[in-house]
Amino acid sequence: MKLSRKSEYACLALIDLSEHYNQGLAKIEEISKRKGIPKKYLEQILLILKDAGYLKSRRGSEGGYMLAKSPNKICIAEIIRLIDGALAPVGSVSRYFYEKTPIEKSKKLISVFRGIRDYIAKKMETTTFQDLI
Amino acid sequence: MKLSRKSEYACLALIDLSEHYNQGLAKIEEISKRKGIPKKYLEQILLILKDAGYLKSRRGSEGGYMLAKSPNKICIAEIIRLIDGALAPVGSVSRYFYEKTPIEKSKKLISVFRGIRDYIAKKMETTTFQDLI
DNA sequence: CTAATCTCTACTAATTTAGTAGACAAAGGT
DNA sequence: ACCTTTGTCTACTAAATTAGTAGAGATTAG
Repeated sequence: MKLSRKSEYACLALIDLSEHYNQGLAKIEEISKRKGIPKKYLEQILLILKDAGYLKSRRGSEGGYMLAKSPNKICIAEIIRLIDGALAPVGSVSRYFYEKTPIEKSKKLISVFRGIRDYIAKKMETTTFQDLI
Repeated sequence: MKLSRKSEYACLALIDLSEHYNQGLAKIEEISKRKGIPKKYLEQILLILKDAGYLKSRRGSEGGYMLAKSPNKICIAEIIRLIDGALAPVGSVSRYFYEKTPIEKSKKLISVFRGIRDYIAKKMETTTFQDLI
């Protein structure tokens, strides 16, 4: 898996909101400035996170975003899968985004990459945003 | 790191040549058929591997390719780095292809991804094509 | 000389990435 | 009721990458 800019931004935004958990709403503008994320791009990203159930929002002045659940209930893996797709280095060893690819010709190669996938998945599934504050 | 088709093909081609190590030259056509790789695309890939010193070739009829060194002297990591670039999931934790990216704002995130990079690198640096026959 | 094979360069269609732009909707304060 | 602030939604785009294809040229064996 290769992180896109978008998923890096998503993680930073969630870290920011985790750092301000239980402190009311944070404006897009504020998150944008604190983490150095282009505002209009961040808007789209927050919307995706909201639609997926990670955030709650309110419009209007005094509006903004906040986490919809506790930081320790959100792991990195979910977010990367949401934004970028597979964690696996190749579709052939992906659990949630499997697709047939040429390396299936080699069982040994598959097993090497499956080992890598398993490590990545375990690490990212056990790291929550609570751990990143 | 996300494997491209190109690097998958490169690995399969090297596996094929490893399987025929010390058996003379293999034609592009043969490798192409045995591993199911588009011939004209494979040509380009073999050329890259040759220029990087992994293969030797001879032209003309009875020409072909062979490994320039023993399969146990070539690891997966080198090949992926050659074709796809960084093994790391993000430029900020890449040793050979470092580049500054947004997640550097978070030391904790960096450390998670550095752990992943280290695992990937170790696994791929210690797996040789001898192991894949 | 010719056929087979590797070599080299150029081209391309489709997809992805990293945004920007702007109109619209809702909430709050006056 | 109105205005300002903020989130929502859709569309657009420039640049890069991917996964090839195409074709002419160089070498070697026979």
